[in-house]
Amino acid sequence: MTSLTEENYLKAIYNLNKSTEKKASTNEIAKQMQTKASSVTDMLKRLNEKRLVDYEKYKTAKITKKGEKVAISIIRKHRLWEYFLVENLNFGWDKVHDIAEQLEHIESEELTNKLEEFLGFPKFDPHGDPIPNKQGVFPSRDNQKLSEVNAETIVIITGVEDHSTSFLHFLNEMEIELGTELSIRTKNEFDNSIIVINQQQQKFTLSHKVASNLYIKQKHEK
Amino acid sequence: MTSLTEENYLKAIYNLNKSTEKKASTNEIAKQMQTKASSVTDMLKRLNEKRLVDYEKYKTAKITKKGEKVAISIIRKHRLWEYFLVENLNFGWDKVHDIAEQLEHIESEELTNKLEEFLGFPKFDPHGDPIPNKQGVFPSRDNQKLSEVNAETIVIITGVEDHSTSFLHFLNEMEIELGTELSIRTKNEFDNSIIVINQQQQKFTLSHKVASNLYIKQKHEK
DNA sequence: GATTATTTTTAGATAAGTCTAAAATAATAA
DNA sequence: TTATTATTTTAGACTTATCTAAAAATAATC
Repeated sequence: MTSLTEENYLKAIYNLNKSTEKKASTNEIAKQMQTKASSVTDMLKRLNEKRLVDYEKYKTAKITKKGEKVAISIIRKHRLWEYFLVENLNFGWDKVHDIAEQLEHIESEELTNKLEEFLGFPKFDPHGDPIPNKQGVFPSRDNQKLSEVNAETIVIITGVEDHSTSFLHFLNEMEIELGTELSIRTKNEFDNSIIVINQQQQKFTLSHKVASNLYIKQKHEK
Repeated sequence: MTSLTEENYLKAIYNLNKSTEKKASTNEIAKQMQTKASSVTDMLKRLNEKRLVDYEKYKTAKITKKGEKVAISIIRKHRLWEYFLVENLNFGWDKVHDIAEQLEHIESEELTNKLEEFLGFPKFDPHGDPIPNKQGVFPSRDNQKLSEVNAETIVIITGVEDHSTSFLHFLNEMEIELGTELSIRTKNEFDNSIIVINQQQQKFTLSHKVASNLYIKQKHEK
């Protein structure tokens, strides 16, 4: 059995292990979990005992296969519930995180699978994040970012890298959401911002920071 | 803030306070909560401090207005989620209790209200139990039991008193569910059982115990 | 390579919730 | 009304998860 707290630690460690720039050090986990380093040490010992992570004193933590299974199950539930909240209950995509954070810990495989079926087996959540299937396999997504794309192309927004409410609010303000089509006009050498035109023919610029937090796919002309 | 455990105690105490035959004594609460009397004493002290129950040493506990608000909110969430599980996710009415027991603790008034709206403001859950509205008011239900009804009448099942899986399984087996129409044929003096006929013209008996655990309303001839 | 600085761990405390065993109180029966 | 039984409470211990402050280990810098 994994407690709610253990599950949250596993999720944080899983994400840090996946991340290229950040390592699952005690301090880094403490930052993610909004807790103190000493608490993390205690928990890493417990998780190591349970063989959910590989951990040795003074070294970084690595999630085990067993731990990964738990983490992916939590992520699966989180993203399915987010989909439900946005698609069925009409929540904004910037409002669902905290609620899904609670719902992800409901334990019942049958519930998860029936929910998935009810939702029509969605592949991506409202932020464009891939939803792992029952076997824990993530669907692949075009991993190209808006900042990497050339001018003179038309792209469709498929996801966000940053999930902060401030970023999502900004996108709401700019009327950018999943599926939004943008035509790339120019890339400015000056500050790496790009000038785009939306389908309402409004022209505006997006900073490099914004563009590097948006996943896109190229629109195929038909 | 009320913890998950406190919420479960409040629910148990609320139900015992409502019950005519059982009182919210330490032992009775312990039985409901599947715990030891000494644990209950500890919790009653805490709940009393928080003014969620009125409690004095060696006396029975009484829920306060404040505590009742919490209990009713939990019941509201429980019943709305049960409705969702049965109506949208196709769970059997005998399978939803444990899952709803978890979902009832998700905290977000907005979620509860949006869920209620999504479900179409249902008045009764899959077991016929009334769902309190946002203000905590329960819709009224016909409180007549099948055991109290006269022969020669046609009744419609509106709810169950006993919620045990064994009883619900029995009803499934007999093809009795909410809305089922039964024609009362005879009441047997011998063992207080009754003979009924369903809409498929099958005749069978129901024991007094079964009949006294089924809520009904009289069918109005049109 | 010695000395700071940073990170991590330990030691000891606290809080919520639980338990067992013993003591206190209340209820029942003789 | 006293004795017996049942209920309830207390005392002390345990677990999970957390914290602060101090000690130890690692990493960085001169």
